[in-house]
Amino acid sequence: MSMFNKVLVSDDLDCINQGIVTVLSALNITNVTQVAYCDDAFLQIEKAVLDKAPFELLITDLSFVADHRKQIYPSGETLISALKQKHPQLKIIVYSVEDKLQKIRTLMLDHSLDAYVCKGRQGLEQISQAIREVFNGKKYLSPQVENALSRKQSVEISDYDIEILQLLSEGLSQKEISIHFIAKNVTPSSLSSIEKKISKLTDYFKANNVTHLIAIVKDLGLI
Amino acid sequence: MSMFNKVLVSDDLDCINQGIVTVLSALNITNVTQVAYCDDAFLQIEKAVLDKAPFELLITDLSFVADHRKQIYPSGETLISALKQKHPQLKIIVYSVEDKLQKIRTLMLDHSLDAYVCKGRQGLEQISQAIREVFNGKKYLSPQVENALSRKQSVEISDYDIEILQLLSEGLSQKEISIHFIAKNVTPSSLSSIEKKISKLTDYFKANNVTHLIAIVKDLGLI
DNA sequence: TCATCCCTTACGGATTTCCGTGAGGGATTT
DNA sequence: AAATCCCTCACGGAAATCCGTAAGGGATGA
Repeated sequence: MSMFNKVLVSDDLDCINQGIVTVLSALNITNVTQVAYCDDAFLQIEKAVLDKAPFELLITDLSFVADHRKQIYPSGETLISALKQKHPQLKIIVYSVEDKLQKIRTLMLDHSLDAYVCKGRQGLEQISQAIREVFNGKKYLSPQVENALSRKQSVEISDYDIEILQLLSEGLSQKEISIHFIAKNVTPSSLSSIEKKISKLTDYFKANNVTHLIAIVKDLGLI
Repeated sequence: MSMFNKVLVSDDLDCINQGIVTVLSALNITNVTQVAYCDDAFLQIEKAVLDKAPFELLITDLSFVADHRKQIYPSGETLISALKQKHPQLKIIVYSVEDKLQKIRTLMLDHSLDAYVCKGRQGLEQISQAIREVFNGKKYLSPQVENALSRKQSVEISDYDIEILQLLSEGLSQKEISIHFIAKNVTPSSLSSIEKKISKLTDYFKANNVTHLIAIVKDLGLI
């Protein structure tokens, strides 16, 4: 039975790296490297290419706790973004606790990931399956999020809406948001229009007020 | 060299359980049981006592994601509380991402835990050390939180604060929160006091407004 | 061309939030 | 007993927001 040979595992919790290594072992993959920083992951991948022994698969977390080491890639997402551009042939499996469909959907589509596995009670079995599927050129999603791709996008929420929500969550007043859009030459930008749009959004999400609205969309992983 | 013989590992992420098992292996501890629910942990410990082969050490997480299975002990804390009463001789090591000093301090003191290890980049080495220390009758704290017991915490967010934040995130107005507290006979409950408290909180978290505040504390996982 | 629809914007009043001031009361100190 | 501190609360004006109304303009179609 053929399988990946060279795999890189990247998670800031060494414990989790170790757990994944066990799974790889069970799949007879022994050429495994562990890293705890995205920057290290990038360097390892680059170096392996130069050495003419590139990694075939990267299994990575999304969120990495910052510490004293200054990082170019502070998160799995920034790392993936760089890698998929520079090394499109590298297969990538994301292994994360994040289970917001919207977030996963954007991730999968934006970076054309090969698999997304949720950390959970059956995480290891799913990782194992994901590795086998990806090796066979397929994509894989954990069962609990597998409809992240199928379910049709709530087209009603535009990038413009997201930006307003984002700015609200950053503490800007509606007046400031208006000024911000005027400065960026984005329309609609009047205070009145901003008010209307926010009112539409609170309506749409059945929120009582803006504070509630932000709490809701944060829970949905929209921002 | 003498060491623990029988150990129970309890974390809802199977991956993490697996990582810990590797460490135990390296310490020549092979009689290891894994569980993914606190209720299972409790049952295993009870059963082992009845079988006259009790566990000597429990390594457990604090937070367990709820699923379809109804639980008596929904969190590590509730489990620990029950166990330390019923089986005070059982050694307990908590292994969690939680790194708030105040929280850890309360945990250690309230339940007289034997060790607290933070999940992190050096988590496994620390777990290994914690096991050895605890076996020798000592207590252990991860370096990054070792002053949880000594240094007193400056300002802390009370349950009252959390409830206000929670209610705000649910869309209640300040007036409604006041009414809510009056109904529950919780003081302070006046609109004026609610205003002041919220103002303090936005100050403390350096938020521009309440919307910003909720976005921040949601990011911090406070609510 | 004209009627209609939809989007952007302005405006104004009602409501809510923000923020400073000061009264009252309990606990502690002098 | 008096002074002080701290907490709770009321009040009031300023600021922000909510919400309804309406004007202007571009696109569409009869």
